[in-house]
Amino acid sequence: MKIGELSKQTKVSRDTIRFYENKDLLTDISRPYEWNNYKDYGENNVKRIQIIKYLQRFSFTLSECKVLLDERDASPNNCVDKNSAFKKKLELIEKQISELKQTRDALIALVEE
Amino acid sequence: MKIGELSKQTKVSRDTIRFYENKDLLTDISRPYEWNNYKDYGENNVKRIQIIKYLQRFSFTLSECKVLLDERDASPNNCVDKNSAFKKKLELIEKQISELKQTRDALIALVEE
DNA sequence: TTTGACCGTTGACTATAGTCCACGGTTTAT
DNA sequence: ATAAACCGTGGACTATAGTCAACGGTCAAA
Repeated sequence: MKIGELSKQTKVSRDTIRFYENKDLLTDISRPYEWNNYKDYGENNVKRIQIIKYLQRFSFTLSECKVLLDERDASPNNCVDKNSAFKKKLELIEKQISELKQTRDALIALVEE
Repeated sequence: MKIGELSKQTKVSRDTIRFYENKDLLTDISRPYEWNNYKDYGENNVKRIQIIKYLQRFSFTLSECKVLLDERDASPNNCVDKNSAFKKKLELIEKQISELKQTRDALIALVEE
């Protein structure tokens, strides 16, 4: 499908799709037409972008998404490493929460003065 | 004092001091020498930079620091607005904490599967 | 046929808080 | 006198996740 169709199906802008493409987050992109240089994006990119959006909801960065997508491409039966990635991310978020809590408590002490 | 001295007293790099200077966070900067173009940074900048570091500890941005410093410059007897700025920042941090907690809980649900 | 909708590429810009480099001038110590 | 240490300016670069605009080519419908 062409980029406009992919954009419509995923509700992600063309610019963003091209941005992902430059970051090597997408696959199966070809230029099947000889008379123009339009690209064709394979169907699987719909799912890839959905996965990206899903992972972003858990504050995964795009480069982390790339790692996960690459692993998914490499092994057909996955799930194991994915779980450990989630656990790592969970730890990071716990850490961020506790740091914010410290800042919050310090601020509360200030405001209450 | 010259920038090197200010850097030594505040433990902030010259580059950072110049960066602050460009953002109009510092005051009383002159070029008192006719034979060179060295600048002189007034003593008060030591305190200004200490205030910046203090506010940054509570995740105030530099532009927020500027607002607070400007208010401090404008009114000799301050403290009131400062407290409301702290309260606003506190609210923001509370919000960030609750957002992170939501993400955390969603992640926990995933990992426990 | 011509207009509007689409496509591709390139590059600049957003915000944040700096860091680092090059270039050239000055001051201080040896 | 000369080297090291200092000073100022300008610009580029870091990371993140896009967004926007310009320029030019192409496709579809009226």
